[in-house]
Amino acid sequence: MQFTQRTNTCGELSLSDVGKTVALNGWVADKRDLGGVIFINLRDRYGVTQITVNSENKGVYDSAKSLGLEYVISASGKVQRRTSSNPKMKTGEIEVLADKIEILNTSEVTPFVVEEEVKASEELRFKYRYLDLRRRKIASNLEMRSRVYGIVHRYFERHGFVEVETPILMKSTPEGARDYLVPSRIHKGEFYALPQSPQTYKQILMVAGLDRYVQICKCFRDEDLRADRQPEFTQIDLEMSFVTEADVFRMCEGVIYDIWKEAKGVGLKLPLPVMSYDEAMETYGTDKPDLRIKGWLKIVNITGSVKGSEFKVFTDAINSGGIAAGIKLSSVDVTRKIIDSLTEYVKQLGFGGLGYIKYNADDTASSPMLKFLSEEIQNKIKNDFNSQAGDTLFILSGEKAKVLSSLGSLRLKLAEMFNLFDESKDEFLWVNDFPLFSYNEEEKCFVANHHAFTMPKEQYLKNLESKNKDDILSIRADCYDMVCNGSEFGSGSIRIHRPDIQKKVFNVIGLTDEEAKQKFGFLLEAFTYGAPPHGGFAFGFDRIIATLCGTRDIRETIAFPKTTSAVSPMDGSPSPVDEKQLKELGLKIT
RNA sequence: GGAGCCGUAGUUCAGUUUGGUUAGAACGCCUGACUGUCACUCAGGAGGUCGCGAGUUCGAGUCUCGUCGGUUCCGCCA
Repeated sequence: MQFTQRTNTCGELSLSDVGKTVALNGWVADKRDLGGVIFINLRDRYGVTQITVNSENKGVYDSAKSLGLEYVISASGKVQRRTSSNPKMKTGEIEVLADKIEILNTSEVTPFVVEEEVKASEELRFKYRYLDLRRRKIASNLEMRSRVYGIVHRYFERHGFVEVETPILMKSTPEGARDYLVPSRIHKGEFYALPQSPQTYKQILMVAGLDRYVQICKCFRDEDLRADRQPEFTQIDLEMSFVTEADVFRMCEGVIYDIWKEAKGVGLKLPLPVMSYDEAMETYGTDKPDLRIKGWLKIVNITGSVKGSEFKVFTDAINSGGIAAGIKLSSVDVTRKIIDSLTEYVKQLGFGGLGYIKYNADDTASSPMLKFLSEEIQNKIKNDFNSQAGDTLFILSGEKAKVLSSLGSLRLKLAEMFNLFDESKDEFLWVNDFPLFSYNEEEKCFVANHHAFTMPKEQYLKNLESKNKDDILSIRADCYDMVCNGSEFGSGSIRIHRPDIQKKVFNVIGLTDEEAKQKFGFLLEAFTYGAPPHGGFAFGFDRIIATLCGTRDIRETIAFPKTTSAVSPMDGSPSPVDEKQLKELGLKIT
């Protein structure tokens, strides 16, 4: 098809182009018909330029008149200075006076108007994603994503990494997340799984001596979704041989540094701070603390100070092995209404109520629980928090883990209520020394927290053989997360490369030799042929991009996202298949 | 699997509290007028399975139950 091809994009013409004859190709974003003159905003990926059509040119005028929104046109003419410029537009000082308009394609009336401040719901935007993507905002998210691919590739190439593609069709392992399964036609009744991560492959690449592996890869997990969780997502997956945790930290923060520097123009301070899991839990009530929150708002354990008080709620909790702890909110006038809503909130978390102490300007304190607390205890509490007039303490008591995590939630809630986030910068940190195991109360067994190949810290190796539950739970691992703004950016670990340790770990999680062999036999066998010490990491790529784009919703950074029920609104997957296809696969729907 | 919120014109919403005439608004769409707009303006018009299904009622967008979809959170996500 012949048409006048563009000489320029819709985002680049300026006063210096005045007088030139140009051609633009793009979509009709807006049309303002004033009778004798028609203004068209022509849009492409690069911007918007105003096309002006004068009634003196009858042919051009008539085609301009017939244009609808989202028609694809080619407009040619002379660039001229506008009589009144539009400071809101990058190209607002010029316009193209059209002497030719070719309609390259028409458009049906769109289900929603393509405009930057889009009004349509997410569902509709995802169904007609190709219209949504015409918006600069979403397109620039994809451009950001593309730019970061490049930064990542360049960084790891510079550091001698080998990018290896690992299989998408792999062996299903029942550990971890639920697998997406793919039936085998040739081997009826057998299935591949889509990778939850290339974990086993990258470890085997270390056995192979590849030494430094990286891959930007798709991963698949058949679990329930969230705003920051899609059934398929992208990781920056890496693994290194002959390394310690510190080596992995340096390599991983290096790529984050480059990304922030090149994509955002922000220089991060390295090395990133490191916080142990225990400190994170005890101070922030979460393993992914958001350090952007201004003010103190840290958790303080006051169990020691209130021990022996007459307040039954505290003593009951402490006597049954629990704790009392709280957080301090400063410089906020905490009203009755606020306390009521916070109380309602902690009740949803399973607490009977929320304790609070308000410190007044006249150096008195108000709280319904003061009458149960001696002056000495009151002073101790005040001291624990270093409380001043204007501060309010919120206190919970009960089982330790529950109190801490609930105070962690409360901390976020308060920060949100009172706008305490410092949005001016991103706050990174490493969280390390995670517990190797946790205890599954339902199944009455230990489970590996990260995965079964995570190396216990050296000083805990002897605990692996203990029969005591607390000894097992106390084991800390060379396992770490990178956290940014309260969101887990990625996680990794140093892996077990010695069969004797591996065997003990399998023992703890109740995996017999036989079962281990069946599930991970190929990996364990590989390890018998000289596995080097190795460790690695995997970044959640979508979350990195979301943070760079200033959103928490990773759907905004994915070209064709799925809904929370794992449906793709645009192509309508998943969908039924032909009986014939099922038959070939030897499958029957029940 | 559990809980909350939402579902009304092509779109975004109001109307649901307290059931009652012909279900409204804005944007978009169609027709017409208009030579400097950029949220153009002005005049006129079309457009509805109130998500779906039962039930209560003389009468349901409105109340009840169920169901489907979207979304947020918990569980889940080594």
